[in-house]
Amino acid sequence: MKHFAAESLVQALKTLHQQGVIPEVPAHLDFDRPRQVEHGDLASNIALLLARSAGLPPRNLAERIREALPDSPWIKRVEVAGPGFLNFFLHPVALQRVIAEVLTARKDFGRQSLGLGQKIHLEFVSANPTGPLHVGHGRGAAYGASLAELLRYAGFEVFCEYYVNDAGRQMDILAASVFLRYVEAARQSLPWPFPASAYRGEYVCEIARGLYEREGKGFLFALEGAPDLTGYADGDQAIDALIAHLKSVLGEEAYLRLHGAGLQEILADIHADLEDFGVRFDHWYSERTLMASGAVHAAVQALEAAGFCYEEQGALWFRSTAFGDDKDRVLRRENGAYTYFASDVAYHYEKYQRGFTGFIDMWGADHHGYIPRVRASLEALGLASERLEVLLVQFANLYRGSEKVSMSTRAGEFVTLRQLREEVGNDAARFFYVLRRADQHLDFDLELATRHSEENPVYYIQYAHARVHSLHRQGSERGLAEATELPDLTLLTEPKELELAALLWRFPEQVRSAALDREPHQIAFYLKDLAASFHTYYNATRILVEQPQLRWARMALADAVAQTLANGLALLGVSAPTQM
RNA sequence: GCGCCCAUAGCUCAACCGGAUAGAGCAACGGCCUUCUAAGCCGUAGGUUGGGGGUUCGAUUCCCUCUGGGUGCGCCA
Repeated sequence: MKHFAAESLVQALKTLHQQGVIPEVPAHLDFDRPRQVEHGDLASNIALLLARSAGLPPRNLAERIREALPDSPWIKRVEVAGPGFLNFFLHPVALQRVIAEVLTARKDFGRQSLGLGQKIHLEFVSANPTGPLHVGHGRGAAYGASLAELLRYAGFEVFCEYYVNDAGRQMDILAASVFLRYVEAARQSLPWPFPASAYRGEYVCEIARGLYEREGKGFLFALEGAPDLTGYADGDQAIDALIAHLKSVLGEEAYLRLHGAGLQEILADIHADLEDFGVRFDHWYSERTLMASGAVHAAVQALEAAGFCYEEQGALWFRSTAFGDDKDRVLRRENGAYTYFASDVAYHYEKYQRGFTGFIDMWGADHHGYIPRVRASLEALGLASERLEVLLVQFANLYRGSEKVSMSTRAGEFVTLRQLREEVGNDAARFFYVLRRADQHLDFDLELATRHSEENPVYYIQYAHARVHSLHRQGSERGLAEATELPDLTLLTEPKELELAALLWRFPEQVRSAALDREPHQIAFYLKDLAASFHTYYNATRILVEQPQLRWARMALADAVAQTLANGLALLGVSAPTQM
C-alpha cells in the first residue's frame, strides 16, 4: 500500500532536489500508518527528517513537498499536520484494489521476494535425545517452524536442521539408566537404590522392557562386579563409575546396542512428536557422525593452524579471549576427549562449508553465554561471524493455576509436549507458543488453557475464517447466484469496508517485517486485528443482500479476508477450518 | 562479583528499528440473538510505560544510574 504514496513522494523530492531546496533525495522512504483516521492512510515524517539539512522549518518544508507532489489517481489529498507530517489520504480505488489482488494471488498474496537466492540454514529444537520433548522444547519447535515458513514465504530458501547430541556423557547416563531399568524388567533387584543421578522417567522403563524383550537376559551378567553406587559421596561420580563398568564388561559392540536402544527409541519418538506437531526438518545432524567423520579433529586442527590454540595442564585450549570472550575455552581435555564446545566448533565450521549464505541458530536463553565463544571460533577460522545469527528463546514456565510446575528431565517430572498437545490441541499450542516475542518469558497456565479452551484467541481467528465459508453455504442454500467474475469493487464504500481493505494491504508488509525481524508473533497479532475487524463488519453490515452487484462485491471482500487469514494461519502452522 | 535478557492497564501481552492522543485480549461493569454461526458485536472504566537523570523538534523506544526479576559464568552437555 505504501507504494501508492511512495512514487509520488519520490517525484516531489526529486523536483525539490533539482530546485536546490534539499541537498539530496533519501535512498529509502518510510511511511507510518497513523493510529488516527484524521491522520490519513499513510504518513511521512520526511519533512521532519530533512528540515535541518534543508535549513527550513519542518512545516514549511512539508508544505513545499506537498506542492511539488504530482497528481496521482491513488491519492485523494495530502495534508501537512502536527510538527510537519505529510498525511496521505488515499482514494478508495487504491484500497478496493487490494481485493482483486488477493483474489488473483490467492495463496501467494503476501508472498515476498526478499531472499534473492539467499539460502538460510536454520537450526532449532536440537534437544538432547535423553527423553521426550517437553513444553520448553515445544516453544522452540513452534517458533522455529513458523520462522522457517515465514522466511520461505518472504522469498528465502530455508534449510531446517536438528542437531542431535547423540554423543557425550548425557547419553551415557541414559544408557546406564536403561540398563538399571532393564535389570528390573528382568525381575532382578538392584543391590542399591535406584541412583538419583540417573534418568527416572517412565519412558526409560519402557525402553528397558523393549530391550529385555528383544535381548532376553543377555545383558544381565553386567550387573556382576558393578561398583557399589552407595559408596560414592557424589551422585555424578557414582553414575560415571557405573558407565565405566558397563563399557568395560559389555565391550564396544554390546554397549553400543544398549546405548542405541535408548537413543533410537527416543529419537523416533521426538521425530514423530514433531511431525504430529507440524514441525519438519530437512536433516537430522548427528554429533556422533560428526566425530566419527573426523570433522571435529579437522576443525580443531584448523584452529591450531590459525595459531589460536595452546596447551596447558595437559589440555588443548582455544584462545577465544583474542576475540572478546571472557576466558579461553578447552577444546580437548586432559584425558584426550574433545569437549562439547569442540563439536560445536566443528559443526559450525562444517555448516559454513555447505554453501549457505546465512545461519540462524535458535538456542534456549540459558545458552546465551556460548555466543561469544562460537563467534570467536568462526572468526579464528576466518569465517564471517556476522552471518551467524543467534536467536534466544526464553523459557516457557508451566503453571497449574497459580502453582508453578517444576520440571526436571532427570527426575522425570515434566509435562511433555505431547501431553500439552493432547490437552489444548495442536492449533492452540502452535498459536500460543508464537503469540509472544521469543525473548519474553512465556507463562503457560495449563489449567487456564484447558478451562478456557473455547476462549482461545486462535478460535477467534478460525471463526472469522469459517464465517466466510458459512456465507457461501448460506448463499447457496438460499439459491443466491455467485459472481462469475470480479465484481465492481467501487461499490464498497462503507468506512468499515475501506478499513478492512487497508488492513489487507498491511499483510504483505507484515510478512516482510516479521520475516526480517524474525518475529512470527507479528503475524499472530496481525491476524487477531484482521479477524476482529471482520467480525465487526460482519455484525454491522449484511453481506448477503438481494442486490447482486453489491452482494458480490461484499463477498469478494469477505473472500479476500478469508484468504488472507488462511495465508497467515498457514505461516503459523495453524489450520483454517471452513466450519466450526 | 562480572556478562546477557527483561520490567508497559488488576492479569497476559502489543506498539511498524525515534513519531502525533501508548493499544488489544482476559478479568470488572452496562447493552445486543424472530435477520448471513452470540466461539460474535457495541459501550464504560482502567496508565507518571519500575524510579531518577540525559540526548532533540519529539523517548515505551537511544545513553547513564538506581531498584526489582530471570539467566549464564565447568577439562558438563
